[in-house]
Amino acid sequence: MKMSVLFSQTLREAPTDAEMPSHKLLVRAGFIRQLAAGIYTAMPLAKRSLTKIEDIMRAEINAIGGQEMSMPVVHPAEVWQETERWYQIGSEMGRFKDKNQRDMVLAMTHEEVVADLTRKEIHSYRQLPVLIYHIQTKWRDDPRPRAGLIRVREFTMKDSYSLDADWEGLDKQYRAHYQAYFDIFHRCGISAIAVKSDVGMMGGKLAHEYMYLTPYGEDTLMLCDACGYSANRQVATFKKAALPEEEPLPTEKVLTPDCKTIAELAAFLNIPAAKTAKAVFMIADIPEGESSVQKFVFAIVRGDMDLNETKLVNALKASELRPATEEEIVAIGAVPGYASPIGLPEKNTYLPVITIVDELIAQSQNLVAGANDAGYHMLNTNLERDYRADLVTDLTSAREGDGCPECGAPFREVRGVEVGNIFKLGTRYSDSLGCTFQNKDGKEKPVIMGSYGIGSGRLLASVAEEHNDEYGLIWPITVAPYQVHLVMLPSKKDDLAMEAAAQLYEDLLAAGVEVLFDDRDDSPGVKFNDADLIGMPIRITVGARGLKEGMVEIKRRNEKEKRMIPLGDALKTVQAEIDALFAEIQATIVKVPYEE
RNA sequence: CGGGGUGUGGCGCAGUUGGUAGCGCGCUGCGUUUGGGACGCAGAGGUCCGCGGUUCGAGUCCGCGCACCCCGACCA
Repeated sequence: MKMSVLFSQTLREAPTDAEMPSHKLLVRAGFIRQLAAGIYTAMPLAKRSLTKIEDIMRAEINAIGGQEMSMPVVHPAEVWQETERWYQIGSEMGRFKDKNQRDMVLAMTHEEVVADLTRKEIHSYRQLPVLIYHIQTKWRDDPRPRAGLIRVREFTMKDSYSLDADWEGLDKQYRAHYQAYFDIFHRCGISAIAVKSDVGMMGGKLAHEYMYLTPYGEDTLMLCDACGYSANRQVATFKKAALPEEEPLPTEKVLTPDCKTIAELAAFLNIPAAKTAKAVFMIADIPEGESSVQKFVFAIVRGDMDLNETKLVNALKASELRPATEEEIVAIGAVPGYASPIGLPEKNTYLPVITIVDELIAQSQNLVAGANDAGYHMLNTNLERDYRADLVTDLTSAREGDGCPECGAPFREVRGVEVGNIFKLGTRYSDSLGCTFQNKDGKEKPVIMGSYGIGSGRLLASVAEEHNDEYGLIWPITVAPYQVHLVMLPSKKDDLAMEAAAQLYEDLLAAGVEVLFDDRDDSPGVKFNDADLIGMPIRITVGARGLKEGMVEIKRRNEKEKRMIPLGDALKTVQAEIDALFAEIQATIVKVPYEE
């Protein structure tokens, strides 16, 4: 490609609304342009990289038996109603009506379509196992798109779906993806770690997320350096330090003016925050069939702990969860700032109340809790004796330094970007859409499903995030839009540089090398800066100065050293460099032990 | 959905007490340059986010919207 005709322009300055390095550089280098919040155009350079990333994904999924297909972006609402996700998912789902007023859905993912196909196509165990996949547009109307291509509303995803006759089959396909995903990330030039994750809106039994570690990531991960345990904070469990057991003491109501927070309360009473019980009030929508009921949730955690809303949602099986307002707290008969389940009216006219208590509270005695009386707290409260819980479970968030659930060593907290995920769906979708097959004994059995996704744009942004410096992007050879940036330095005196460069360009193309040829009539500074910004892995410079000696310059983007080589050797030197760069990537592809 | 911020030429920005819009980069033409964002001359390009209001007069003041960004909630 000649730069004189490339549909793209570099910018000296990044737009102010870009913050992450990858976002700024992809915009400055002319890879992406924004159309609206979370909606981007991939310009020709980005498109070439995306195609390479997608080809890598194709190769790896084909290698584990995947069959590529293409499923629609627009779905009738019916299939989403059958799985009830039509009701469970809120504003994030794109819905519209067609001209006949039929409800339609913009695909957020394709489990419904796969399940619909499965129930129509799969009848016998002889047709299983199957692995199908496609690379397709998704729409998720994220409440908060941000960070360039990292978190967008419209995106392209490689999603594969495994169909199996039994759980062993699912496990096999799941493990195949587990390794294939590492191979994909490594081939793209980034490392990622797999962590246990929440199943979220996908449902199912077990899930891993692949995290590219960067401080700009928006997920928080808990890692154990001692035993290798790793999990998203949303689901990370940990060893909770129980306080020494005490004999229950009688409750006592005490005056605690201006103690609306745990910190104020602990300071006023001169006790550690761990000796208090913190009540958090939420309003939950809990689906029941095609409708849902709202409940007022009293969540109780120890004063020194943080409520983990993902754990709470999962414990409640809620579709929506939001903080209760002060008015709502008053409406159920509680006193904001001094509320607790103790002394709460049996009945209220607002909403049914559900009390859910962290397991550590059940092991703690004589905690200070609100008295449901403005300005008063209750000393020595004890679960069971003083109030009852509808549910006792793990409700708190792990933090840096908390004990690993496997070995007790302290957690390290890191940030990451989720670049892929794999789910053991089981029969979540088969059951609701009726995907069954006949086994050898002629018995009807549900198809066992798995689903596996990687966003290609997010992966591109992560590669850009990993590989850049103060001058611009530094693409790994495997995803670079072009392998070589051929810089021609023009001269007014003669056309020698242009002629030599044009000939080399033709020779490189003929040899199958991917070349971006800067044939523009610009000054060297402009050209070198653009080359650094766009970031092709190999740069060749053809200028009058070197040509006098019959030489051209070759330089790797990720190294400082430049080499002068004879013009006649340029082609084979470039080919050797390309091979070396591929070999470097190849060396990073390693077997990763499976950890459940 | 809460909190904060920003909307002026393609990009980055300035615009005073309210007086009819400028700068740098980029773009076009001509000329001089050519190994790390060169220089001269001449140009093009703006419904100042939108609507309403105050005023003789609004980029500027007031009101209501909209868009985008950041933090949180949420989410892949």
